[in-house]
Amino acid sequence: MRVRVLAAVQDLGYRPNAIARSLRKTGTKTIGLVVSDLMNPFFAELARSVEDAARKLDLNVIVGNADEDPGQQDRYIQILLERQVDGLLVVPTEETSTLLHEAAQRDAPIILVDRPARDVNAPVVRADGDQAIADLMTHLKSLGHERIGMIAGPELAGTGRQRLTAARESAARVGLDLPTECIVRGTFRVESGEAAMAHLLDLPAPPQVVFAANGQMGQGAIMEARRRRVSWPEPVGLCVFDDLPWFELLEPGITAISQPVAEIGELAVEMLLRRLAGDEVGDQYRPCRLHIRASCGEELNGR
Amino acid sequence: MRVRVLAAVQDLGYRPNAIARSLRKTGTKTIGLVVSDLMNPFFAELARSVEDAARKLDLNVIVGNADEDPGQQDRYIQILLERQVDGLLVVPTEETSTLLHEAAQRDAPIILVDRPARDVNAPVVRADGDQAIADLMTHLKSLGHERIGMIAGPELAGTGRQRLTAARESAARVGLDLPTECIVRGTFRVESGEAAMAHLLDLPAPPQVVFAANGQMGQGAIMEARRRRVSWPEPVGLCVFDDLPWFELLEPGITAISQPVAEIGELAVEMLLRRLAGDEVGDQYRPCRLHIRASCGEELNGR
DNA sequence: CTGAAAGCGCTTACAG
DNA sequence: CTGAAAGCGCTTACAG
Repeated sequence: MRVRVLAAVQDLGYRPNAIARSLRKTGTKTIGLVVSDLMNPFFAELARSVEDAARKLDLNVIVGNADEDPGQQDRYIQILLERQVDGLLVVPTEETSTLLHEAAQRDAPIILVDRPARDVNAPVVRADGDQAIADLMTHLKSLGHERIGMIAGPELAGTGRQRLTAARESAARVGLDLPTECIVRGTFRVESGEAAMAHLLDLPAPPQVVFAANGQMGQGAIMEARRRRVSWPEPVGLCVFDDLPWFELLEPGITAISQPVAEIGELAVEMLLRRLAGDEVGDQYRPCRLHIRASCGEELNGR
Repeated sequence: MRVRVLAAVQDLGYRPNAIARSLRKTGTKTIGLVVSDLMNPFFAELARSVEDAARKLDLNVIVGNADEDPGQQDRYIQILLERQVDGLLVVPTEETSTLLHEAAQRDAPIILVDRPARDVNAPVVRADGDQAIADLMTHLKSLGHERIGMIAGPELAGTGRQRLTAARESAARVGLDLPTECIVRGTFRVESGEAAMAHLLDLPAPPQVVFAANGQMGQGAIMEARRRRVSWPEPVGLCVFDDLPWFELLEPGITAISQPVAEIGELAVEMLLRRLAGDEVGDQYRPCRLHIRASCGEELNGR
């Protein structure tokens, strides 16, 4: 009998309806991941490490792409919540999202990834770039630079503010000038890096080195420099927060700060699981690393 | 009364349970997208264009990442089917997947993206690189090259075979030598490009130009060349099927073929919708474009 | 150990 | 037009 039933299952191609199942059962064995921009390799890699970690724990993950748009982000959170995900991993696009705030309060356990979000009652897991940025400033100073510029992130993004603050403080500490007119805000997207670089190069007194606050904007800065046939480290040095795989392939290679992406993704899943189990979990930070190459005048040093 | 109910909805933060709804209703307003490798910018962009197109049609999309692993791919197809997606967009990792075959037959409408899959009864939408590859071979010939090598894709992937066939045929047509010992198979991932490039460079008689069958393997080839301090176009030229945003930033810039990714994503959604409506849809191909830069000896021409 | 019933949270068709 | 009932496909607690 049992055999005949199984044969029929095979024969008819019966597939259990997971939707009906999760209506009756408590959990869905599914978590949601809302990233701010899938075209950014950082988040593509994050998505991958989250998926890998989740798979090992027999959890499914649904990925949503907010495209740095808070409206899109809220839309995805809404959809995922309606689909009864057990928990949510979100890279918040901006600090203020009423939905995120609400959701964190009652719907589902949430872990914030990469960026903090004020007023949202959820633990954060992110890279801590402060030390690496301080290392970078010390490095630039030791190369003999005096005046630098920055392509900063959006004011409302936690990461953006944090990297700017760290750069300002450590620049001041080592005696490097980071004047207000040399700080231009971007949106974390490639195009804004191009525009910002154009602005900096057009300044009456351009900075000696430009520091881009994320990889996408760094790419934009590089593209704008090439377009103008402006090279580095002369007349302008370049360094980037985020290390793209091709930075070392350029000539000269780009000095950059890398984040422990894979580790952050794994940690995020782990933290979410602990919250699902009812534990309280605190914020987690992981250090970044400075990769010194040749885009800031390293080889010209001491000439 | 109505007002009071709505107030309570607001107050309690009521959110309709989409799972319960879709149990009763016919559709889920959700489609699945299974890509073969999210770390490949081609598929990241594909995912984005699919999401954009779906959003406009009020469809949700769940993204799954197979990581070029047929097991993973089947697992995702299974999950998505169990979750009652209305239809599936899949970039098949290999030609033979019983699940894909079965699913196409009875479960849900499927559209194959980027790669054909033999024995699967589903329409394909993909770029047609044949003309662009022919253009490339003509170009290489006109540059005076005689003997080229290729980093091909996996034998089982439709795209891999197709690009190799196109290269072989058009090379023969223009009188370019593409000997068997200069064809090495990769897996479409970066590491396999490195290994393949190493193999080709170590040949007693290395090819004058290497053609990589996708962007990831092209990246690997470039990395291996840099590691060995081997430059291009001398001693070896380089060209790639897929155009990564930073190919033009290298010095010399990489000659490459670009695919109309965004258009393919939009078309895929559109085709799936038509299948959902019960229409028959045929295969769709869109042409690629050759971008001539300087990695194959363009500037040395005629010296 | 086996089998029938109740219920998850919705929508829809039907009766009042 | 309003309100109660049936049913989507499962799982689980309960009766036989």
